Amino acid sequence: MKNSFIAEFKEREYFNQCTNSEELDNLMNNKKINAYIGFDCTAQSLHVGSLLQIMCLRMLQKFGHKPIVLLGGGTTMIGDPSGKEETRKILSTKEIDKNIRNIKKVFQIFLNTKNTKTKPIYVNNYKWLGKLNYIKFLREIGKHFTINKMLSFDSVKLRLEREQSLSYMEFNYMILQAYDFLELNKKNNCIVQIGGSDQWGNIVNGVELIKRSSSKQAYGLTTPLITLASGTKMGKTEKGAVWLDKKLLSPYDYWQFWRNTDDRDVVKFLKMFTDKEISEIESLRNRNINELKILLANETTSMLHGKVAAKKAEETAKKTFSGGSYGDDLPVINLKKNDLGSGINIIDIVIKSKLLKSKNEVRRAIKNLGVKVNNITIDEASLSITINDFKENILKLSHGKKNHVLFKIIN
RNA sequence: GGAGGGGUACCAAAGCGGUCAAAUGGGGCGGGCUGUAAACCCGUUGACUUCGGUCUUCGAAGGUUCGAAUCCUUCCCCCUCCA
Repeated sequence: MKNSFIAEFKEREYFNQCTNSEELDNLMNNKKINAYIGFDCTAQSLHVGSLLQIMCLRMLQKFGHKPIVLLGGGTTMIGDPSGKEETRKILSTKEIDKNIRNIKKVFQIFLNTKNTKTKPIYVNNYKWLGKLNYIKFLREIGKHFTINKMLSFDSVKLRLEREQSLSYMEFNYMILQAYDFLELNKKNNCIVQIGGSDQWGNIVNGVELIKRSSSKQAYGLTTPLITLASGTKMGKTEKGAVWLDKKLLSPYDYWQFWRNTDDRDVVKFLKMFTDKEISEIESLRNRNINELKILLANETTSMLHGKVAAKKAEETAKKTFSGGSYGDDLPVINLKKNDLGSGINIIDIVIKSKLLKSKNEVRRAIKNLGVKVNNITIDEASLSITINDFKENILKLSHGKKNHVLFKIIN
């Protein structure tokens, strides 16, 4: 049985709201369409918070539709007030351009570029937003928006209710996003905009603008905000964002992120973030939960960093967690034999490893039996590390069960 | 513009002249149990230290005092009520 896009969208728990789900479903079953998702370019790369949207783009391709990736070079200069408590800092054009170049790489990994029919189109809305004529814009676009309605949108309403300031600049964001949709509708025949649930208002505005100004039907589709079983937001860990960029987060750490998924979220994540068919996932459901987590980690890591990297991460994890040894995917710090001298204090070497930030933290960690050298717990802060502690020029230093660094002697 | 209330560590919140590096809760980190999960239990949570102490921190700047998060002055910011 051949599934429909919308059906699978729902099955994989991507679905939150749609302006007209049945009509869109029919439409997408009968012809191939173009759909877009806009991405903010405030940060130097994307993190797992955007992964669900990326998966949506992949699914479009899977069903033969064409994804349009909108990189918000123009809108990033304004800042979306949706879900934000305060005005964001304004980035320079130069920073934004740099971010865009880096973010684009993420899509080049995740999206299929070989099939010409579904090959993604990249657009930067600065191209049209940057040269808008104010008077013309107000007359042609502004007339379709009433302040009454704009004030009723959550992004605006919440700010006003809390008496937090909302600048005129940010207030205009929703109009610009609506205009983006109109522009893409005209130039690229784009009829669907997908986004996170917080984008609903912005998306609906676009659909309405298209209807009013060109009497055409367009659709909006949103994905839910992913909440974890633990109640926290997806992708936020204490160590920082889970980046989709190996320069910002190593493949091993990315693998670990997925490996450490809460039991209750595993099946959901398999559906959301892997290419495994739903039926297959259902049949795996009762398998050992840790096997499923490894599967999840392997699938997600392969998708981003490649099969080899995923395999390596798995091997490293296996060795470090059950083998009592180490894998070569752990972070390595090179040491010259001379640096070691007659020995380095354990505290200093932990600081060097960056596992902990201050000497007091190290002392405490040692007191709490949280520091290990070559898997042996250290209970004495005055300990000195010498060349004899290195086995085949390698020393494994650990803080807790999950944080390991290798020191390597080089000449 | 008038009248009050408040700004304390990552967050929330106590303290209101010395015993305060600052109660308590949450979060974080570590340990235990386990499965690299959850729940639970324990420890820890400013920096440096020769472990005796030393230094920096309670919105900002000054002042009073032997001694200030605590009292005074000025300034900045937030909240509530009235106009």
